Amino acid sequence: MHEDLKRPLSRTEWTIMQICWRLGRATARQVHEASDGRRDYRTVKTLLDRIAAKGFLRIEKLGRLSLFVPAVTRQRALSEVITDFVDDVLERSVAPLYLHLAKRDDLSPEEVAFFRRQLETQEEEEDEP
Amino acid sequence: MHEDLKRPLSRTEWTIMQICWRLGRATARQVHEASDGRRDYRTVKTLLDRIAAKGFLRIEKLGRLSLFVPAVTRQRALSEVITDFVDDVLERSVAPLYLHLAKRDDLSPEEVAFFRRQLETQEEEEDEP
DNA sequence: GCGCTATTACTACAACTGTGGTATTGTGGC
DNA sequence: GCCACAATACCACAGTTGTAGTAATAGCGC
Repeated sequence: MHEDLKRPLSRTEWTIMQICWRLGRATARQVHEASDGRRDYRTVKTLLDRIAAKGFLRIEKLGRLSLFVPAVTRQRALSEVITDFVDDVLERSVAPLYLHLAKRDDLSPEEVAFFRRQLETQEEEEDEP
Repeated sequence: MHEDLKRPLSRTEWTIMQICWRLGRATARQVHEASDGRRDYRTVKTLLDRIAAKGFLRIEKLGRLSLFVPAVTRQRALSEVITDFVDDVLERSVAPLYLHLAKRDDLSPEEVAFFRRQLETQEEEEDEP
């Protein structure tokens, strides 16, 4: 019975999962230490167990110890969550995304210019019947 | 005392809020009718009340009737939720986003080409020390 | 071989979510 | 004037989420 793999991760679970992807294979203690330290160790442990129950982590028993190992690649999980986000929240429209990206100050001038250009083009199209 | 305006909307609340932005000013009945009809009228009503409690809708009393009116522009709300998403889930990296966009079949050839190009460029940069 | 400490297991619990039941009430039609 | 209906208000309830308390266990250090 290989777990859910349908229920998505919550925001908090995502931030923990990000750490797991970085560490690759780690104990709860290690994940806790790699986190921002605002959560109690047991909270992190519970989150790890829930993430595992949702099928994103696999638990490897090493005698006494439990090692948490990603069961899904970050790329695959991201791909899914991005698709959902764009579909549900953005209603498949990329304009708000371009608007956000055009305003970011850590992108190259070409990127910013590109998004600005796209936004202008799309505005024009809206004026037509 | 002007409501919360800090707690974010849940996914379901978002889909209802999208309808409100489209309608502009509507009764619960109208919102329900504009929805996909999979939810009971009272469920929609409850969601509207909760969205209002979170400060995204304002309730205008018209005698007996309640009109739900957006208290926040879609653009502003989207901007915030996109920023949060990119920060928390994508960890400020745009690459996964570009990867998603490069695969969409409803974008112009220029857009797809642009995202592909960006992804290649970024891969090269990663090889450097 | 025993107790201290680290790890794990089981439990709690309040807030939030999704869904809809129940009750009350104002109103337009007859 | 009364009633059926529509709208609103109030309540319920199970599942999820975020956060930990408490209990069991199991090595290690001596």
